[in-house]
Amino acid sequence: MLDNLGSLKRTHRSGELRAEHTGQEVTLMGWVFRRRDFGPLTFVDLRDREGIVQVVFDEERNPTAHSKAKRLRSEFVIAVQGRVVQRSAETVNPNIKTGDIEIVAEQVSILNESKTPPFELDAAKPPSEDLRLEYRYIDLRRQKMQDNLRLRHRLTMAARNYLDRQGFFEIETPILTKSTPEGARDYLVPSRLNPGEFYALPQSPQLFKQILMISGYDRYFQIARCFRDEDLRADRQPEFTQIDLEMSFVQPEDVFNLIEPLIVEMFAVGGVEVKTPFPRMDYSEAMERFGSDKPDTRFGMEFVNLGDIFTETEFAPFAKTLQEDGHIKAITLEGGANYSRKQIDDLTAFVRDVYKASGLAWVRYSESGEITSSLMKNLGEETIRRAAEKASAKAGDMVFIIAGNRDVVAAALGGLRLELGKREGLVDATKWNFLWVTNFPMFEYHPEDKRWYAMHHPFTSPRDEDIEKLSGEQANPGGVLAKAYDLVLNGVELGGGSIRIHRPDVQQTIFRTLGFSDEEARRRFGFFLDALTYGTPPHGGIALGLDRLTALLAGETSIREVIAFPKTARASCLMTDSPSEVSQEQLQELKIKIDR
RNA sequence: GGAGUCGUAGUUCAGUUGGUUAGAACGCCGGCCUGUCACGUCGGAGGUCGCGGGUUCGAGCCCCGUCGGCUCCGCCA
Repeated sequence: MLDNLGSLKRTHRSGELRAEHTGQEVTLMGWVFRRRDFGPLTFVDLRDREGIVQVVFDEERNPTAHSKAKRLRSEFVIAVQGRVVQRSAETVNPNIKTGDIEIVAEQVSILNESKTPPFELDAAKPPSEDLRLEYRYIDLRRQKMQDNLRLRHRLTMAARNYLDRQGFFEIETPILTKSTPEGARDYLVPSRLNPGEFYALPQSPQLFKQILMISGYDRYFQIARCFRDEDLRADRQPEFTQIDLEMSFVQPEDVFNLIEPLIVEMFAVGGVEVKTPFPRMDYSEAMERFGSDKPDTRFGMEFVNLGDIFTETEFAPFAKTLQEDGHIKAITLEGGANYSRKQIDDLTAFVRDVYKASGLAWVRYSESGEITSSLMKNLGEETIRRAAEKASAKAGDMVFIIAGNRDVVAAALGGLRLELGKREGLVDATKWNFLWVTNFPMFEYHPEDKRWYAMHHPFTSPRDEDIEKLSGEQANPGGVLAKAYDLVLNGVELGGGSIRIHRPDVQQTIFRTLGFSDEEARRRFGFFLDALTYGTPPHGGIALGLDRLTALLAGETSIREVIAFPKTARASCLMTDSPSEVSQEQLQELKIKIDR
């Protein structure tokens, strides 16, 4: 029934054939995409990676091949030998690249059959995602997925070529490595040879790349798989890929100057022209104006601080907020005065349920110049009018106000801003707004543990002028800024990095600030502290999220669309059915008992 | 850990206030067709309404639970 490949050699890919190939004898191999049967005449669209071409089976010209073609069904794998012929003018198909020509089949070999696929590859609407993930091998045959993975390959190659030209060495670092509690949860791997001990999969190659700098490699990069055992999102997978790099003897400016042309080259691959230099913004300013450390600057609606308007207020919630060092901030929706009570209620529920805001106040500045507000009774018209004025509200606008502690106001008003931007179509989808967010705080305080945590990671260098704030009587970790930076695109964190600590004494101070005893620091990071003492150059680097970058250029909203074999929101693989239970023998060998 | 949302032929979906035999398109199978290209045309097969329980004379529809996909909050140094 089936034919052997034998000595058949493919001469071309289907999608590459053009008018210039007319008259050539070709051998093509691929999948049956569609079949159109007219009795004595049968057309087959043959598909391979490069596209489709029409193959003609004609009973008169070649009865053997024609009768064999009757057996063909969707996704059969075939080899076709035939001649490339020009199509007549009436039969040219302008919708496909190979539409000027067709293949007159002389021989066809059926290399393999296929069951009827669980979904159609050319359906207008792709099937549900769980079905796609279960049959990923078929899903990956779809044009869109092939385009996405091709784009990803070309982006990766662009990065490799660029970094090679800039003198970077691509060096691999271990996947089985040491757990470093701090940061994300580690994926653990039990060691059979050392029962009861575990490797961890790397959250990033952080310490290895720093050690490569200590070892004098000067410029390192890696297309690095990273693992974090945290909950998933549309833009977060348990394993993901970073373009990870590190360089010696640099300041943040040098990193920016390296990355901006890299981005230009990668986005050129994606057909997007990017202008440099990228704007910069301090973290504090980003939080002040947008309530986010990754602001989407494609539209306005920036925060306005109304705290000073309400300093004298007797309205208890506001007075209390200000007394407790909280924030009262507003955003103005142009043309929003027509928002109905129902719409406002929905938004109120949104900020309350999602971001735990205590409420959403509003001031409506109607087209006729009349001002109404949910706060009118509490604050009086005079104060409301001043608030509206400060928020730059004009006739026809609506002002939304949120009061509360700083984090909640930032998150809720920032979330509301993005939601309104989306609902009102304020986002210009043709814009590619890059932004360097700089001068992050070094630490953030976690009241529940009563200790400081590194905002970036514990190896990030504080600014030189802030080092003295770390110790002594006047110690003020909260006021220390870091030489850390994020690259943001359209409100998406594309990457982040920092200048690292290269002095052992500074590193020790940071560990102390984080509440590690010297002994504990040694236990966790002793190898690294030792390495630092053997001539460590000043160094720094950055890592870019390849999945996110590719998704943005592919026009996808989920990174699953640019990953060949992604996991579901519950971190399982529907194709392989992992994770799964293992045998008792395997567990015994590892000396592991399951306690459930 | 929490919230929302979806789950009906192979696929994408419709299914009224709870009421007779659960529909459509595409796909699939068979016939016809010599220029189609999302071929056309005639005919046919195909359903555990995710799963379990409950309410009811009667459940795809209502209630409870559960499983799974997706989205978000927390989490993600």
